[in-house]
Amino acid sequence: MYERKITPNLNCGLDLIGEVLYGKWKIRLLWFIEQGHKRPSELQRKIPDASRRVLNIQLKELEDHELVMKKIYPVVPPKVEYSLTDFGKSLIPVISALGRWGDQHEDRLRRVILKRIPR
Amino acid sequence: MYERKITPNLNCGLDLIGEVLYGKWKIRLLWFIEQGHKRPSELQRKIPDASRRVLNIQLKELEDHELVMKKIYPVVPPKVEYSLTDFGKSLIPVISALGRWGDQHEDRLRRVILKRIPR
DNA sequence: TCATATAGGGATAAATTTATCCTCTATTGT
DNA sequence: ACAATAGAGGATAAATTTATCCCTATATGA
Repeated sequence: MYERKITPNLNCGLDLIGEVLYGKWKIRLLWFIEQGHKRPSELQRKIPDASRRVLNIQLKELEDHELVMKKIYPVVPPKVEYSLTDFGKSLIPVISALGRWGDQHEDRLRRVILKRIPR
Repeated sequence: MYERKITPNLNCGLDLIGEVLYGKWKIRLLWFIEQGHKRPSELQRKIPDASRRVLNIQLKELEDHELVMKKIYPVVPPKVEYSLTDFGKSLIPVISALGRWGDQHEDRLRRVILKRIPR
């Protein structure tokens, strides 16, 4: 695992939530788990642009941060299910607020974002 | 300026808001500008851990994304003031929600974050 | 016997973001 | 003449995050 060389700022609430939500796929993972997509293979199908490897890594971080729980069933082929902890559930309204703002301003956002990205 | 090689996902509202809020100091910049700290030197004093260079870059992105406006006064020494656009103002409640969740769970967040960071 | 499904993880490369260092402008005050 | 001030930005290094590639294990069904 990569080991930080620069210690993060943890001064205010914004710093703190940033630490646990940063990561390209984390918010989506929380979202889909909340929707009931529990197994790694399901999540991968929901987020096909991410490699399995990265999803595993980010799921592990979410688990370390106590936002999700991982249940391993001792069967073959292996079966694993993720679910939100109460802590993770408490974050859902915040994620909804983010998504709602994004949806409300979809057209404008798409325009200003693409403006900066040639082709 | 760095030019992306991988095109971003812009499928849903969460992708879209992620594009404009990602950036180590962006949320804080929006926050402090909303608080009335308009000039680059003020913002730098508020965020001493960031270099002036990076703040300029991130301010430019916020401007391109139409979240802030930049007013340049033609005086010497130069004077510049940033302010939120209406679009940027509409984002403030969302940022508040993020900060509030972070504040509410401050102790737990600090604990789980530090757990993963040796030293 | 061989492909498939499920989940995991090491090693390494590539992409992306931040940090550092240095220079430039033009006026005011000493 | 020179330092101080306020803002901008090029060049490059370092840090961090993602992506790729490859390999492990075991039962089931063709």
